[in-house]
Amino acid sequence: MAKVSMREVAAHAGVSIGTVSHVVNTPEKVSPETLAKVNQSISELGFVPNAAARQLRSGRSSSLGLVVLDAANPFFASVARGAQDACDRAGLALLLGDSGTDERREGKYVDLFAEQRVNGLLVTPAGSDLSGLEGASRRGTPVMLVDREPGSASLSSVTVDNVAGGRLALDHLIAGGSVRPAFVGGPLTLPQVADRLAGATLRAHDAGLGLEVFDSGEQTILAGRAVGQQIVAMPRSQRPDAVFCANDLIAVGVMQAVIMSSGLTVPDDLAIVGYDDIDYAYSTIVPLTSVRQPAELLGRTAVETLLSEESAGSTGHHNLRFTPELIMRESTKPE
Amino acid sequence: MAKVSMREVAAHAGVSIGTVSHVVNTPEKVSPETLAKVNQSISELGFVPNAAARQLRSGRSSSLGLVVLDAANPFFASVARGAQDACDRAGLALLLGDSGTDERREGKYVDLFAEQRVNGLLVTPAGSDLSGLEGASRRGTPVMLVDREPGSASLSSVTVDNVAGGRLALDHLIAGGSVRPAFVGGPLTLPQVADRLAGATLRAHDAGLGLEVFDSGEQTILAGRAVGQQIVAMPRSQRPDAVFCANDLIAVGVMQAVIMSSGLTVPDDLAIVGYDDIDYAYSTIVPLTSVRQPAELLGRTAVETLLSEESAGSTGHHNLRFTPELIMRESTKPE
DNA sequence: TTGTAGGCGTTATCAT
DNA sequence: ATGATAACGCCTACAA
Repeated sequence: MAKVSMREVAAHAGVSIGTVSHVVNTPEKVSPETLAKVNQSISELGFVPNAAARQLRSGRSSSLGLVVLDAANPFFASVARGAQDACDRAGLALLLGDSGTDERREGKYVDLFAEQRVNGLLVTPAGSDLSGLEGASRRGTPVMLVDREPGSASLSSVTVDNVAGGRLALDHLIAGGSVRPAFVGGPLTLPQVADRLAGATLRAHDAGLGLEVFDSGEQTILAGRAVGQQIVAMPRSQRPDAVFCANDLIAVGVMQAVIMSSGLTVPDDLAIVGYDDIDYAYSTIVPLTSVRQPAELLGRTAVETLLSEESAGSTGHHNLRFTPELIMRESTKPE
Repeated sequence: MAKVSMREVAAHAGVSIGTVSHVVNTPEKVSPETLAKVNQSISELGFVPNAAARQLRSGRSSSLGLVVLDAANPFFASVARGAQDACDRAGLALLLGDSGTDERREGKYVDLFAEQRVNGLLVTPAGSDLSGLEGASRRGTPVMLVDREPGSASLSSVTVDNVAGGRLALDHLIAGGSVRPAFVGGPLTLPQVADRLAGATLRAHDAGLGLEVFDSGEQTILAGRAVGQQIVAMPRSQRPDAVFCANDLIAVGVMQAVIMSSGLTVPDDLAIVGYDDIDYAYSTIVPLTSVRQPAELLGRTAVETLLSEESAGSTGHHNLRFTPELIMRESTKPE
């Protein structure tokens, strides 16, 4: 059933193998009648071109590989969507791998894709060791880091500026009248979290304000709620009047704590800014103000840059950094 | 850079091409010294086996294709994870395609995977026309429907029983003392929604109760909140004492409405059951009772069944149906 | 317009 | 244990 090759088609249609190939690839160079005849045979026999053979012959595969940390994470889901759009436009297929933040699995996908001879590899590395990717790059598979700075590694990258994001959040809180802003997030060792905090701290200091830091430990609703309950319990004179949360889930938790408390309201008693602008942010009880990362754009740009580097011949690496955007909703006061 | 084949390796190591192949595939059948020598050359030259050539020669592809409606949806993310686990165990690679509920894009992936000669295809079809998949199946690519009944089509499938899920939810609400249960969900034309409602209705009638139906139009938090506000506004004598929601987002919306209202509480005034048991069901203000679908199991079983059908020779199709499970939390009264 | 033939990189079958 | 060699299915000059 599955073993229908051009040979069978050719025999069935009474033409040569080369003609069948022409029908498949350059139909305009074939006489209408043979075209019809061959197409008839093709569908009758259920011929499906063998990608392996085609690729072996032509050298390249017309596909890209994308390896993300967690396909279920809305941020990466958007990145993937953007990448897919760009691939669609370029006539390429996007192969998606989910490493689950596991370096071993990531390596498996990188190898797999390299063996498939993909036209390029987009990776958000799980670990800090980029040597494997550098190797793949040197061996001829163009590599692009996604949401990860290359550091000293010689690789291209597309990232979003987390320091700018933190600054943006504090800008807004301060413009809304906050005189006692705070930061909620964790673990503080995570580069993204640390950068967002750094930007926020800088901006607060610029305004002559301090920035109290609450380490939530992890980035979940429950962790945020715990910190929120702690904040709600503080005496009014010491309590922050605004919080910048390292991601939206934490922000949702903080909001829950405020709402469950008796008497306090958002944003009057506590203004809240989240990060990521997940879909769910606009449907929290008080719609959440959030810093949005241009995730789709990130994916799209990663693909486009990769392709342009490829066609331009490997003349050095590109390192692009995007700036996030503040989405204002009702969890903060207008400026 | 990229054009390192076994030939170069063989030349560099001073052996034949066949020996290099042995080193790569059956190292135990090669003398330790040649093995070392060849491996040395391999890493020195950066040789990466060409999957296309290997597959062309051997016929096997060692990969499966999975096409989902929305990779960002937690349900499908879990399905994908389960499938990936099963593939890992079987030494296969999982190629993931996201159709975005677009039949055209789905078709593209199906074709792509068929051309790649994947060992099998797992698909949640976007449309109602299964003829393309039947064709692929007939042409030799084993196909398995995921979360979709084959209807009259001759295909294998793995699904979760939505009627049973609806029954389960009502079982629990009635056992908790509900005498005026209601259903919130929509669009009612969606098979999943309709089946859940059917099961719930059946069970309510069994208990001699009615089941008021609120059509939420769509399955979002905001749609649920709108219905929730409507329910909260009803006079106590007519108001439902419990609602079964077609998915968790709707349930969250209803819960928000109750909590925003003054005076009503969950579960005392209104018990709430959701569906899907998404990750943050346990971090809603009142932890949400929900009907959980065995999504990972679904993915894993789909892969395993596919592989077993394949090795057993194509002796008919399998149609498996799983039963969902109720996860009890605080949004409903204990039984 | 159509047919012929060489070769892409690998595996597998034989010899050696 | 290793080497030589014929496919695998397709593309593409080139020839007819």
